[in-house]
Amino acid sequence: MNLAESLLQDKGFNGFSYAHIASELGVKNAAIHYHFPAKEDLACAVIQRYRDRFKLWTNNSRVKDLSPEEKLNWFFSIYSDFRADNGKVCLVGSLEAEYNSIPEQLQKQTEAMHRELLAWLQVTLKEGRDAGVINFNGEPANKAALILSSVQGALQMARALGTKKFRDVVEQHKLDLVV
Amino acid sequence: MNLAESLLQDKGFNGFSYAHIASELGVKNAAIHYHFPAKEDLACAVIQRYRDRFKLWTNNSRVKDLSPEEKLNWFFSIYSDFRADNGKVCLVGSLEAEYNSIPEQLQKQTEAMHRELLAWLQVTLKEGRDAGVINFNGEPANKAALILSSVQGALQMARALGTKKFRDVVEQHKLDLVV
DNA sequence: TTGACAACTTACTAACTAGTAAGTAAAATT
DNA sequence: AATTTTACTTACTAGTTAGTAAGTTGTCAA
Repeated sequence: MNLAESLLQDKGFNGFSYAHIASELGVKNAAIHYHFPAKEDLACAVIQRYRDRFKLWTNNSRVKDLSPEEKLNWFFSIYSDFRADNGKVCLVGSLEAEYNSIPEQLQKQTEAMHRELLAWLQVTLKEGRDAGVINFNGEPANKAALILSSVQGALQMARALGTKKFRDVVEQHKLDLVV
Repeated sequence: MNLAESLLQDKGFNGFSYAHIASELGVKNAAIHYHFPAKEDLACAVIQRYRDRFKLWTNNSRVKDLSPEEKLNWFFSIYSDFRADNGKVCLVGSLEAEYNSIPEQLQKQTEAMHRELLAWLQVTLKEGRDAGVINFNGEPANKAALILSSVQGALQMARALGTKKFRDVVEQHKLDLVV
């Protein structure tokens, strides 16, 4: 599952095969099919695990008790870490880019994950604006969609244009949110 | 090339094959290999055509003579049209999502295209701010990267979460740019 | 009328894909 | 001690992939 997650972020669902994972682990293809009958099952398990992980993180006091600004910094740091880890891209972006050629259950997992990320970001933005430490116009939901879509796109952009572009985008977001 | 462009935006480079195009056109695979020896050649030709088209558009008086706000609206409308056309995604996003599993020349074309889109947007933003009709903090280059990465991500987001999310993001951008 | 060339088709290859069926060896359960 | 279960391997299939080599047909120019 670790390898599958890495490969999803690196090459996308259509870009990796059981053979990649098997050879890396030193086992045979069939060994993976034993645990995950179909490729869809493997990918869905990876997404489910990520969803559980995100829920755990955001409910843990180490994130929950942070200030809104610190929460946002934590959120951006997830994506910075992806970028630093061999230019990985976020799972949501990778899967949505090839959304029309992935299995149905995987589409549903992708949608659910995206909604959860968005919901957390929306609440955090609202919390920050209510507390007067973050500034933006309009609905928190829309600003959350803007920011999430942007970091998702910026990770992809950084592959062609370099890490600096990603950092520039994050800094611009922080500048835009200044009170 | 039209079909290849559509398929790239729909399923990505690894998600379509010569067989798809051949059967749709009612010809054999080999007929396509005659014009484009390798899949890379076909994809590069599609990107080159798009780059030429974008250059032509932006140099044409129908776009060149617009006000900065109208130029931005025109820019957003390109992406709205993609969304309306069966939920297509922008070429840059599609190719960068699977950047690590596409041929080298195609990576270079992708990078060049992305730089050109970014350069135009940057100049337009600067033009608008200098004229006092658009407002933002920081460098035009960084705001351009933010906006482009965001519409790129928003088209992908809309696949899982619906067209409304895309429109919300565009409206939020306009709100953020208000003087 | 001949010859060259463009745009194919036919027929193929080698590699890779997801997925399966049957067998095996060790560990856990009864 | 006997049986079952877990986690595999071996060996395979059917389909798809990009790509090629050789032959065919229609058009156009000399």
